[in-house]
This record gives sequence, structure tokens and C-alpha cells, in this order.
Amino acid sequence: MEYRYPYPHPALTVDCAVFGLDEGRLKVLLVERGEEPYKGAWALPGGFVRLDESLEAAALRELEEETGVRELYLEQLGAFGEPGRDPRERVVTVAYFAIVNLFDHPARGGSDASAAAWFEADAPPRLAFDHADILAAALDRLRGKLRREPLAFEFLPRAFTLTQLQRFYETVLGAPLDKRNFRKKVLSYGILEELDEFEAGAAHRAARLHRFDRDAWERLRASEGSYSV
Amino acid sequence: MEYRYPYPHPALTVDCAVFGLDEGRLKVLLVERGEEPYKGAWALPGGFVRLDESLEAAALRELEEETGVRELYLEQLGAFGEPGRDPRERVVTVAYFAIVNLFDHPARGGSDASAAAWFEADAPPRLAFDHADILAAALDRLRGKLRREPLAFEFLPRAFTLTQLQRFYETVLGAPLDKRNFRKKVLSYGILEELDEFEAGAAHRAARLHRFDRDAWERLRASEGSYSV
DNA sequence: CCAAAAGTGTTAGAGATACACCCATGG
DNA sequence: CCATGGGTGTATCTCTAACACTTTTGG
Repeated sequence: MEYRYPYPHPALTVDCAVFGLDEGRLKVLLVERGEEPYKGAWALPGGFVRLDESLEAAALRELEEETGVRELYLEQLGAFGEPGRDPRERVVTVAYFAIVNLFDHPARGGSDASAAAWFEADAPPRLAFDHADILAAALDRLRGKLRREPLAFEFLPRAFTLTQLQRFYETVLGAPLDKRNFRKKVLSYGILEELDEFEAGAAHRAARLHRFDRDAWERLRASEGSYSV
Repeated sequence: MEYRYPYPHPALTVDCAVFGLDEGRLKVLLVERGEEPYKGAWALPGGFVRLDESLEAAALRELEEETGVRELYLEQLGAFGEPGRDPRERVVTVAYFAIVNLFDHPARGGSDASAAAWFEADAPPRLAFDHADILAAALDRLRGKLRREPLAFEFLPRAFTLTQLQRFYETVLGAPLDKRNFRKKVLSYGILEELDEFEAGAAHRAARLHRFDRDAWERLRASEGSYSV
């Protein structure tokens, strides 16, 4: 491919809003920029797209390079391309929205040389470029999807208690839920498998552990079933 | 702005899936390509983004240039950027999803020199590039949003009968609706204004006309109210 | 035995669904 | 007067929301 269309070619990046649950709080993963512009500022992890890789592949590559994160839920959020969002030249970014499971893949502050850290998703530091807008859009999307799709299980350990699940929804959606109604509803979908294992080391009655049954969810969604918290 | 980041710069386009209601059918607006690649094939209207205009402005400009369409509902669908989606060079496109009101702005087959035409949204001709994928994604989005947001009024004339509204939903969602329940529900939101005008020239009892009250909808949505068909 | 969280059912109300007939108009 | 679509109400059912006490365990 040598041909180039006779039109301006902007730079193209991907940026990822990566969410995780840490100490019961919703966190977002940020990196400290090592280069101008915005050197030293916190930003969403991301970088330039190579010509031979898909947008999603670029997002995964950048995430692994900058933060060591490998297995995650990833979905495109949209393109952000206001002229002037980068002071140097026109840069259009394709934003992704991601979830890492910090139980399976414990947080590491960063990898390689770059500094990466987890921040409260609702109270991030001042961000480079228009990343505050992107983060806000990602949070909106996250909250919207959580209500209607079983994304919560991307955040939780493979085996979890119903109380853990409830706390998660309460934290992220910011509203208390009724314990009995919550359990009734969430069990009614038949997408949770009751394990014969119990919470360990609690100073009170041990709670039964459950596992998300992805096949059951696929069957449910295939039969037009819905999920809603 | 002279600086260019030392990374590859792909070409950037916008493409629009423009929907409209014509003769009671959901249609999509396509243009015939006058240039290679895919010369002569049908494609979503779109084109290259200028360096000094926003993505949305580019979408609006291309729509007006290619099809004469000016007033419309426009929302970003997402970026499509598989390597190889354009045979000549790497081209990333930002897809938009749009609705034109063909009652207010009657269909014109095209403007200027380019040939534009409306096709059945569910049975489009073979499309250039990956435009079939984009159209499919846009249709999914349209059907999803129609159920939960009052987008139907973007398609209908300013003053419409409840039967027209019901037919629209039935056509687009592909399922019959109960007349009494439909009316009860749609009126219950309080976002329709009953006019003192009636359908003209029908060979039967004339139906009362209604108008979408956007302010009432804004108030409803501000108070956490929902809309669902 | 005390503190802490787990676990469990019932009732009332709201919203969704199913369903059939008379009315007004134009031709 | 007839054909065509306009317009209306009720009964049932399902889903949601409110609500409090007993059980288990570890310390």
C-alpha cells in the first residue's frame, strides 16, 4: 500500500478508560505522561495506532505496554476528535472502555518504566488533553450498562458472596438496595451457580459463594431474556 | 500547528447512516460512488475530515454536500478502522447515525452531481467498504434507542395521529402493538400535546393530531422519568 | 454470650397485558 | 347505509417495593 488519498491525515491514537474494583471502591487506571505535551500530568493509558493493527489491537497493545494489564473486558466508547484537543497537531483518538479484574490480576502500580496508578473514578486528578471528558463518558456508559448487563462479574472474583455483589452495585450506582429483593431478583435470572464453598475467615456466619454462569447468561440473552438490577 | 508526531498518520473519514421514513417504510440514504475505489457502488454518504473541523461538523458538511440534507438528528455511532477496510491505504472512519424528517424536508434523489437515493434499510444493495457492517450497527442502535427514547418524533411530521405513531413503531420494531395499551402508555408520559386539529381527507372519522412536546420530555427526563415503548 | 453479618417470605401497590365494541366520517 | 379506521375501559396478572426476625459463626 503506497497510495495516499490527497486529503489531510491526522494522527490517530487510542485511549482506554480502565476500571477496576479495589478495596470496594471503583477505580480508574491512569498513567503519568513521560513526554510533552502534558508531561508529568496524569492521563488515560493509550498511544498511537500502527498502520497494520486494528483499533482494538492497538488498545490492547498499549494497555499491556503501559500497565501490564492483559485480560480484560474491552469495548469501544467512541471517537473524540475536536480540533485543538492536542496542542501540537490534529489528533483523533478512539476511546475504549475496559474492565480489569483486580482479584484475578492484582493491581500493580505500573510496569516497565512508566508510572501507573489507580485513582478514585469519581475524583480523578486533573487529566491531560480531553481525557476528563472521555472518562466522564466512560463512567456514564459504565453505569448505564451495569444496570442492564451482567458486567458486575468482570469486577468481582470468580467466587463471590451475594453481599459482595450487592455492595458492588451500591457503590457504583450510588444507591442502597434492599437485601431481600436484591437476592430474589439476581437469583431469579438463573445465571448464578451456587457453590458448595463458603467465605473464609469471617468473624460471623460464613456466606455461601456463587459463580457467574456465562453459558446460562448466553442462553438467557438468546431467548430474549433481560437482566436488570 | 506545524508539528507532526513521528507516528503513522492514517486517513480519516466520516460516514453517515441516515434514516428516514418514506411511505411508511424505514429507509436509508445511500450515494453512488463517483470515484475509485468501489466506483459505481452504493455507499453511505461521507468523506474526508478537514484538519480544522470537528468530526461532527465534517459529518454535517458531507451530508449537506452530497445529499442536500441539512436539519437532522445526529449522533456518533463509533469508529471503524480495520486495516484493509479500504484497499488503497489505511482509512479509519468515524460513523454517524442520523435521522432526517422526510415530511419537513422531502426526499430528493440527490443534489449537485452525485446520485443519492433512499433504500429499504433492511434490504440495502451491496455496499462499498465495510459499510454493510456500519449500517447493521446503526440499525441495531436505532432499534435499541427507539424503545427507550422518543426518537420516533424525528421521523414523523410535526403533527401526527396516534395511529401513525403506532404504525411507525410496528414497522421499525417489527411487532404488532395493542392499540389501547399503546395509546394509554404513550399518553401517560405527558409528552404529547393534543392539538385541536384533525387529519384531513380521510374516508373515515378524522383522527386527532398530536405534537411532540420537547420541553415536557426534557422535564420528564430531568426528573428521572423514563420512556419506553 | 456477644457482635456481626447471613439468610429468609409475605403483603400491597404499580404497571403491563389481554381483550371488544360503538362512533364518526366520506363516499 | 356501508366501509373504514378512531376512540375508549376493565379485569387479570406480573413485577416491584416495603418490611423484621432468626441463624450461624468467631472471638
